[in-house]
Amino acid sequence: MIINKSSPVPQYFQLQTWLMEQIEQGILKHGVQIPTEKELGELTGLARATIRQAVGNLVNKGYLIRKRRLGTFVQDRQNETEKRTIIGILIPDIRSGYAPELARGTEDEAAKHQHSLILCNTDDLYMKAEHHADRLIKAAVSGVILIPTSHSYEKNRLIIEMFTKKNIPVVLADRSIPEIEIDHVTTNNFDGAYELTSYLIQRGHRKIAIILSERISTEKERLEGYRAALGDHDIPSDSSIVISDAGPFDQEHYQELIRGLLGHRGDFTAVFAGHDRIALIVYSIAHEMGLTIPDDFSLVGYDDLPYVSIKLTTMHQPIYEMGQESLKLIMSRIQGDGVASREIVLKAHLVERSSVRNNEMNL
Amino acid sequence: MIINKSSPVPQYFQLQTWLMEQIEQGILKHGVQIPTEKELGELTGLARATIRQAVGNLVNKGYLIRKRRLGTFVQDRQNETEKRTIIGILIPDIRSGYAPELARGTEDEAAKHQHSLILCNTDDLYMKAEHHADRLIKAAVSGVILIPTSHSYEKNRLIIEMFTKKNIPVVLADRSIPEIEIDHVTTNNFDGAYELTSYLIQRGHRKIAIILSERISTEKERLEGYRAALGDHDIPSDSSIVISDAGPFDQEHYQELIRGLLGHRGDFTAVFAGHDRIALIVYSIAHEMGLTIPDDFSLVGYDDLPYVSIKLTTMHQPIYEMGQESLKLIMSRIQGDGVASREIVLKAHLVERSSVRNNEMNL
DNA sequence: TGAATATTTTTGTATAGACAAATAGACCTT
DNA sequence: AAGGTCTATTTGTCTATACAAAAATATTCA
Repeated sequence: MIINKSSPVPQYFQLQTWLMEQIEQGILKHGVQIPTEKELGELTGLARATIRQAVGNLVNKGYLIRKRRLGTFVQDRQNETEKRTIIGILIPDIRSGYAPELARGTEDEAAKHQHSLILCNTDDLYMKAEHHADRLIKAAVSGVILIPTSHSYEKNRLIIEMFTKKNIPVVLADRSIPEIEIDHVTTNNFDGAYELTSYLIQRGHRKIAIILSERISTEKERLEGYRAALGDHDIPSDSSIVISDAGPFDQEHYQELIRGLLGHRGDFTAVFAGHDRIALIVYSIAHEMGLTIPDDFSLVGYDDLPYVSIKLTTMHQPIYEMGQESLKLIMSRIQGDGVASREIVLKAHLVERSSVRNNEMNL
Repeated sequence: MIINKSSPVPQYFQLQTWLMEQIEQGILKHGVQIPTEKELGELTGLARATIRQAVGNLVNKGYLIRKRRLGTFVQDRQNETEKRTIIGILIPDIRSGYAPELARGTEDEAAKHQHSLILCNTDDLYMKAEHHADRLIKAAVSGVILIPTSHSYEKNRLIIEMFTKKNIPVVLADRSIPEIEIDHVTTNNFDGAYELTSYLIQRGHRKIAIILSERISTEKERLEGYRAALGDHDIPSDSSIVISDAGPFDQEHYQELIRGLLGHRGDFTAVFAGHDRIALIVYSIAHEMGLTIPDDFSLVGYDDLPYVSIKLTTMHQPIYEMGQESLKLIMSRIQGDGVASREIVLKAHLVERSSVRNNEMNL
């Protein structure tokens, strides 16, 4: 018998549960008519009102549909197909650096999975990131790609926690955060900077200035790669030509730093710009000062941004692929992948153009 | 009396409607206890089961909450705050031209209104636009900003109809579509091109080449502005230096066209590039051919893209504001603004840099 | 044959009555 | 003062019954 009259659980609820199980186990399939109220009465020994209560609840929940005179039928559970298909991306500024390329890679991959992408600009500010996170949670996103803000590791953790508390998976793209278990896509910044620095050394440069921000994890790794390459070639590091900015990218501040650096031109023969946007500033200030590249000094960048119109030798970063891979990680988490956190390291490669002069004869 | 026994509308439904009206009109406020089932029975003359049916439905809908022994209370309606707060933007490619700036302006304004922005790249393809539109509709966006694809007016109309059929408001940004009643934000392309061409004429240029795509409404208007300026200064139009491309922007195709143009350098002293990206290609091919700007010929662009690193004289378009205004229009439509379709025309202004040579002495 | 009509089944609406369970508040005990 | 017990009230669960409304099906009639 289905109904236990002596159970403390209400009889209508017993019937309701029984019907629901039949549906969810696929015994009663979509479109199939369930027994009529009269039949259920004979089957369970319950009064019709009780049966109506049980069936009525399931109708309310969308499991059943009643048709007058025809009977009651199992409804297609459309809640399952109505699941959320939105991913959020938190990026400092869609206008700057590699952000458009990353967004495009992410969106293309999302579209392949029938997902949409919500774009959020954080300006590297915790407050904005927090507001966006709030809205993304309200919009019931099923995953988030985060380019951490450059300000503080602790605040980035708070943002991540906002999502993980709600079981929304998060993937870090490009920049990393120390001591945290989280999926992460990046490029081999250390190796890339090592290769780029070695390239300069092979072309006879021994006094290589570098300018970047140590506050950003990727640039910090590049600085370490640069130092390792110098060390392996027995070139002493000269801290007077290592310009490390403390904050996030600020055009005017870098202009100042670079003017300072270019004032002491005897100290270096090449400049390693932490990324292409810095390289562009170096280029334009050099131009202002009447200097030509690579005749007066050599210049390399990092990123290979598509809109850079000068012939800059730089490391090409697979940013589009980074967006794709980030989204793939999110999708695998959404599909319930419970493995430990993963790190995907993409490879940058050197793009040789004409901003580096061969200084070998000068040795 | 509340209940009309002879009405064909069920009595439980009459009671349910009456209670709901009391709540929605604010007569029964949040937290207030409604009469007990017994009291409602005395009030209406209905049986308790009937009253339970009415109240039960409202409990299911979230209007009321029952507390055993305490009574039934009016519930805070939180469905109202749960409404959708997502806007979609359909843009050819987030990586190219002014797209990042436009997206940023839109997103900032959306954030002010507590809305999120879903980014969709169409690549100027109808198929992609259609798929994105499908997904945006499924995601229940409350409005859409569309940068029409350059291919066909008819297909753009189909996309717009997909949204309007579902009562989702659409705003066109930048590019327009003829013969359609729709909100639209653009800049004064005709006047801007007229001003820019006049600027060149005032500096002694009479042979002014122009290169752009007539398939895109904005560039078509610029071509008309260019022709009007020439006409008003009694300069005959020379069709051999009017290069009009047929398709959407394609880097390699433009390189070809520009190589062709620069091969006949006697025919012009200045080049009007339809937008900055074309100007960049002109610049780089001139550089390749050993030509300097503005010494060998003058060059102007249109857009004032932020990442252009050459000193290009160009028309600055208020793209960020265009994004903001587009979103404001959408918001006013969402809030039920039923006025006729509106057009907002923002003003571009000339930014004088050093890519134009003063040729007055040559006259 | 085809349209109008009647029948039958099933859900929809409604009543009357009963006991159960929870719990605020009064009352009682230690 | 703290904790336990009792009581009244309100919603929760359940039965039994009745007629209404819709609609598929069978029947009747022109």
